[in-house]
Amino acid sequence: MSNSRMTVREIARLAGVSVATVSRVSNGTGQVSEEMRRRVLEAIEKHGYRPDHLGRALAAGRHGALGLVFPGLSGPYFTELIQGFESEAGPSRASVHILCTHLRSDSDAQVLEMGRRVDGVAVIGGTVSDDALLRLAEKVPVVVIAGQGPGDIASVRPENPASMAALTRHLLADHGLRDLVFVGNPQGSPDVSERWAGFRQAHRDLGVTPPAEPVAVGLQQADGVLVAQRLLGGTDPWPGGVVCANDETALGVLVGALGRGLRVPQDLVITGFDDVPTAALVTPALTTVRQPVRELAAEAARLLLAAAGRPGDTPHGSLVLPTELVLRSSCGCPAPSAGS
Amino acid sequence: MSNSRMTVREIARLAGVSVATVSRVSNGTGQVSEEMRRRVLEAIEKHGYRPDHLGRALAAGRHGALGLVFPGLSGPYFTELIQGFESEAGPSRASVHILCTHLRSDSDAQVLEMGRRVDGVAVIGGTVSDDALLRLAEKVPVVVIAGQGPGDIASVRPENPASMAALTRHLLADHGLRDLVFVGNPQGSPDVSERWAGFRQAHRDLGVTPPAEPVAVGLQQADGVLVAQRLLGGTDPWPGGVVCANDETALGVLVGALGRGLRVPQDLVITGFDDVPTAALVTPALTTVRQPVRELAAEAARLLLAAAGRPGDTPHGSLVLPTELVLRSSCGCPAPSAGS
DNA sequence: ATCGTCGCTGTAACCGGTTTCTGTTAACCG
DNA sequence: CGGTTAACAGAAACCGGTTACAGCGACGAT
Repeated sequence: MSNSRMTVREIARLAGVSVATVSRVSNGTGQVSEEMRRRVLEAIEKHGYRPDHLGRALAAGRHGALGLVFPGLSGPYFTELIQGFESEAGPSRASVHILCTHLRSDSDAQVLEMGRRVDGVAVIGGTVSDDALLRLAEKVPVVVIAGQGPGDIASVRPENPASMAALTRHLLADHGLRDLVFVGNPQGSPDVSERWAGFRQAHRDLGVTPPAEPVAVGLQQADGVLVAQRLLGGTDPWPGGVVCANDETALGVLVGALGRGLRVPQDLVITGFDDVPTAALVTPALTTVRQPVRELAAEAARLLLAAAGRPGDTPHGSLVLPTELVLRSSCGCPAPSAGS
Repeated sequence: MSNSRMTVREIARLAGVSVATVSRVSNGTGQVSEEMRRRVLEAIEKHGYRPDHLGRALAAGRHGALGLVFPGLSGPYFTELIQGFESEAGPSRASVHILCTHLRSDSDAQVLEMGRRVDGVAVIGGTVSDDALLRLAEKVPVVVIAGQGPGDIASVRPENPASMAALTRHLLADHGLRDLVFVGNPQGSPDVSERWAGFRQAHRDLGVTPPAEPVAVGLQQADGVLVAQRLLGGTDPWPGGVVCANDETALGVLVGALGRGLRVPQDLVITGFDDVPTAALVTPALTTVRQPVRELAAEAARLLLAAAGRPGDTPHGSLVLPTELVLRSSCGCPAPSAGS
């Protein structure tokens, strides 16, 4: 039945036809008479033949695979990204290779190596050096997700500065808050950098002096908990509000604040960015900015698949997907609320 | 310099040697004179030649890749798994293919398809049907992570029943709690099934009647928040304690309880399983069971890499990695605490 | 009757490597 | 000096597919 040692030539012998005919039948290309097709399909069925992926890839000069490079952090953001990417690659029969550059120094070399095994690579912004990105783009189509590459490398990212500015303006103007802090490391990722810029811009627009420095920490829930300890545990006065670079840290700050007996938003206002599922469910519900994470990754995969058809033709331009301000109660708005 | 159209034959021509010699030099196999080696290395260096992965894989009959199949849920558990797997595969120059079976009906076919593109597959328990697993194992080495496959398919899993029983006994005997509820769906994953069994066993050991049914929900933080709503929002009496199948749901329950103004552990005891980074940082710190997630995945990758050498030789036996009870304050223990 | 065309099939080259096997050369030994 | 052997290089086969090209019979047109 399912002998794995079956090859085109073996099937050709068994069906009494040539390898070319077997290949034509199994691919649906070229002209094959009904009689031949029947004989070949019968042999294929009977012996459970499936064309070998490597042979096919070698002949076609295509790998049938896409790569996804990410920093290796935990959390729902990355799993969401992976799934969005995969949901687009799967239907095109492209397998997905992943690479975590987490803390490793040889990540540039690894990314280049990956470039030789796939038909296109999506890289999360801030993951690899610009130099490596350019070298990679010489070999294979590249798209940067949530960031901007050097040169004319394509990118897909969410709208960050304007929506973060809108959120910040809401806190400053509508709720009359001052002494806001920004939690996130602008050096760590382009997303955070743009959000920090939007945060400061909103201050300047309203004639308020923004803080000189962000609270530069990572993007995971544990980082948020640590920030809560630092901000609320000491003798310093509490900030008027904590604007977090993403929902995960916001949830960390929230759980830290609640664990200390603080009331949110009465004692402290907290906002996030992403709109992860948990954000709508916690008490108080988290005010945040909705970001189309899955679509971001799916769009990147789509660009790569399109570019893989025409080799050497790396996609151009940058795509900015819209975001949406989601006002809930953690900023002081009444419980059920509408958008901006 | 780095002409990507370089092939063995081209390098052979340029260096004035045969393709066999080029292959020998680039692989370090066989005997090559110093003079030849120098000439070949010079040509390789000068023209930036790197052997093509497909050609090499085809000739070697090996893909140089491992597959990882997971359900496609969010959260730190899976990113941790991916990284553990990758950290072991990377040094062996094996790339990592991933597949999310999330909600898709054709996942069995996809898993089989993946089996034809890699040298070994690690499958998270409960992700694909036993039938598909057996068919897959005929083609390629398979290891089940956190679960047990049918037949003699190898598995790597954490010790679940005993440690969950120890945790439950601690709550029942040391803290004198009753009316515990178990949060998690035993049907959904083998891990949860074993933990539910340990939970019930501890009750029977102490002559306490366990609850007939678990609170069957998913494993994500949002599910925990929903449980908190259901358990604490109605008019029913609160349970004496909430034993969660993993930390994520426990953190969800915790944030739900704190958001309602409950005090933990005074008003409600909550425990988790996994010991994610956040567990130690929240207030109150979460009592849980430490599970070596990275090691689980790394061990699976190791087994697959070893088996990939000898084809058709799927690894056997099951490996159970030890877990550790971590008592913190969410169960009522004093703040800093030692192990079981 | 001859030529051209169309439809179908098979042979062989090719994708880019690895490896077997043969052959040459030189060193070593009796 | 003849013979054995070790070291090394290259030609060719092979991995498992795809496809350019050639060949062949049937048919219609001139």
